[in-house]
Amino acid sequence: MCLSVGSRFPGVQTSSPRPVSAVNRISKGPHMSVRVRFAPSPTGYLHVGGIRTAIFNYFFARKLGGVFVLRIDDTDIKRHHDEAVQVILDGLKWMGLEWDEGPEKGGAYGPYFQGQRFERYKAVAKQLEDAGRAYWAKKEAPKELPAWKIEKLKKAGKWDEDRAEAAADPNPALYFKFHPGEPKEVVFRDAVWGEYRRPAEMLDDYVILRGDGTPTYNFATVVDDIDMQISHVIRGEDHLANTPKQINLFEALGAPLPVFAHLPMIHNDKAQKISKRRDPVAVTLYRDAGILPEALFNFLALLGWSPGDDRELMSKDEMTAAFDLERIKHAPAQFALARKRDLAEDAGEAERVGWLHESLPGTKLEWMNGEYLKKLPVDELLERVFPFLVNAGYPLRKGTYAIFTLPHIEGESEADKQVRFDEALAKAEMEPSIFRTDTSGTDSNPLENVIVDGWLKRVLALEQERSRTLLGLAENVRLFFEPPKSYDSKAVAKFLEKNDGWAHLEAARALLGAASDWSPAALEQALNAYAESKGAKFGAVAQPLRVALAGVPVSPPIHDTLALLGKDEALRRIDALRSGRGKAVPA
RNA sequence: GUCCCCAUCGUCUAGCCAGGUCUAGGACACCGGGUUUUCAUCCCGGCAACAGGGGUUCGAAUCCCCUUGGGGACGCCA
Repeated sequence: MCLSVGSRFPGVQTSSPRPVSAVNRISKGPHMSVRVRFAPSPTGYLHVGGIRTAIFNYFFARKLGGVFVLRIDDTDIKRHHDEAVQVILDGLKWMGLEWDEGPEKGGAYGPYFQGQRFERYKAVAKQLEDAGRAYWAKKEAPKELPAWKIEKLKKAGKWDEDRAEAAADPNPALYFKFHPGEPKEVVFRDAVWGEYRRPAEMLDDYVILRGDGTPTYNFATVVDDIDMQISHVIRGEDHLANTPKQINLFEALGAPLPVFAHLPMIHNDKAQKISKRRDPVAVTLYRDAGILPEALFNFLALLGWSPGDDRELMSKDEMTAAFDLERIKHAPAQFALARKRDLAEDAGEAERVGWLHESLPGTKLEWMNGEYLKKLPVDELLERVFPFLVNAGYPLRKGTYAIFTLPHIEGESEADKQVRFDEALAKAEMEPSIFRTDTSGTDSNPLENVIVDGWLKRVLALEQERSRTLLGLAENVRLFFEPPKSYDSKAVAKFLEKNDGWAHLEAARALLGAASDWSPAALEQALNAYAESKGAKFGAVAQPLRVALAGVPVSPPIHDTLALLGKDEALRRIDALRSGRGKAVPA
C-alpha cells in the first residue's frame, strides 16, 4: 500500500531507513549540481524568519559550491508591488546574502518572478489535464466552516477577506487529482526530520489553478523547482505537511525529487510563531535600531543550528564551513527580546524601532552586536554610524561639516601645498571648532578639500567599546556635541557637595585655564599632579569635572573627554556649573 | 475537531541517532568579587535544566510507551 516512489525517486525512502547523509549523496544522482532557492513573497517587508531560511540556503550552496537562486513568489497578483520586491532585494543585500541567479542577476532558468511565469503554469496544468491527472471543477457551495476553525484562523491572523472572496468565486478551478489509482501513503525522508509519512486518507485532490487562472503556491512552487532544477528545498517547517502534496506533483510530472529539508520555526518570547503584527520581524527594524548585519546574520544562523562545538562568534566563512543540515535542531527556537511592554499591533515603523531599541538590552543579540561593533575599524564605524548621528540631530552635514578648505595660492608648488595641507590637517584633527566649520563650495581640487574626520573618529573610538548598537553609540556621543541640559542631582550631592567637590572644581578650573598643553597626556598628568598634591584620590577631582562636562558622573576617561571637547568648550561647561552652583540641580 | 511534529538552565544551545567517560558542558542574562578616575572593557567566582510517569537495561538526558505542554498542517494564502 505504500507509495512506490522509493526506487524511482532518489531521496525518497519507503523502507530500510538510511542515515540522512546517505540520502544526500544519492540525491546527487539526478541533479548533477547543487541548486537551492530562497523564494520569499513580496509582502512589503523582509521577515527575520525568512532571512534565517535564506542564510541556511546560502550556507548550503556556498559549502557545496552550488547555486543560490532567488525567486519571488508573487502568484497572488493583488499583493504584488515593485516596491515590495525592492524591500526584499535591499534587505538581502544589506545582510550580505548575495544570490547567484534571480532578479537583477538573471540566469538561464528565468524569469524569476512567478508573476511572469503564468503561461508556463498554464502549460503544465494543461499537460496534467491531458494526462488525466487534473480536472476542472467548481467549488461546491461554500459549506460553513466549523466554529473552532474560524476562531483559530482569526486568532492566528490567517482569516482574511481573500478567503471569503475565493469561496464566492463562481469560476471553476483546476484540481490536481492526487490519487491516480489506489490511494497511497506518501513517505519521504527529510534531511533534518528524518522519515516523514502521510497516510493516504489525508491526501485529497487540491486546486492548482484558481478560478482566475492563476496558480496556487503548491503548484507554482513545484513547477518552478523543477524548471529551475532545484536540488535541495530548504524551507520553514510550516511547509512540511504540504510536502507530500508536492511530492505527488513531482511524480505526476515525471521529475526527480529534490531533497527536502525543513527548518524549525522561530517563536517569540511567548512561544508563539513570530508575527508581523505583534513582533518586530522586519529586518529594517533591526537596521534602524543600530544592529549590524553581520551580527544579525551570526545570531540568526545560531537559531536552530550550532556547529557542535562551543563556537558562537563566527564569520560567515567559518559558519559556512561548519554548516551541516544534519545538525539542525527539530524544536522551535525562541527569538527572545526583553520586552518591557507589549508592542502595539498598530504601531508604526518609528514606534517599532523605539520599542526594539528598549527591548534589546540584555539580549544575546545585543551582546553579539556589541562584539561586532567593538571589532569595527573606526573608519568603517564612522561610515555606518553616520546616518544615526545625523538622525540624532547633531550639527553635522556630510560634505560640509567634514571638509576644510585650503586657501588656493596661485603658482604654489605641490610640495609647498602638501606641507600646508599637513599642517592644517594636524590642527583640524585636534580642534573640533575647525572640524565643524562649514566650508562648502569648493570641490574642484581634491587636495584642497579634505575630509577631516579625525576628531569624530576619536570621539567614536572612545565610545565604541561603551556601546552595543549604532543607535546607542549615537546617543552616547551626545556630550561631545551638546552641553548638559541639566545636572544629575544625585551626582551633584555626591561629588560636589561632599569631599571638597566644589573646591576641587575651582582648583581644576584654574589649572585647566592656565594649561598650555591641551593634549590628553598633558591633561592627565596635570590633573594627577594636582590630586596628589592635595592627597586626594583622583576620583575626587575627576567626578566633579565629569558632572560639569556631561551632567552625569559617567563619561570616557576625563582627560580624553576634556581634550576632545576642546579647551574653550570645556572651560565653558565648567564655568556653567560653577556659576549655577546654587541652582545646579535641575528643576 | 483530524493528522503530524517537538520537549535539556530564564534564553540560545552541546550531549541523544551508535546507553556508562554527564555529581549534564558552553554562551547570553542575572548575582558576587577583582582591575580601573566614573562608565564600559577585561579577569575570577556563583545561581540555574534533562516536562511528569511508567518500562527496557547491571546502567537511561540518551531506547520504548503513556500523560502533560507547545507547535504545524488541514485555503481558489504563501
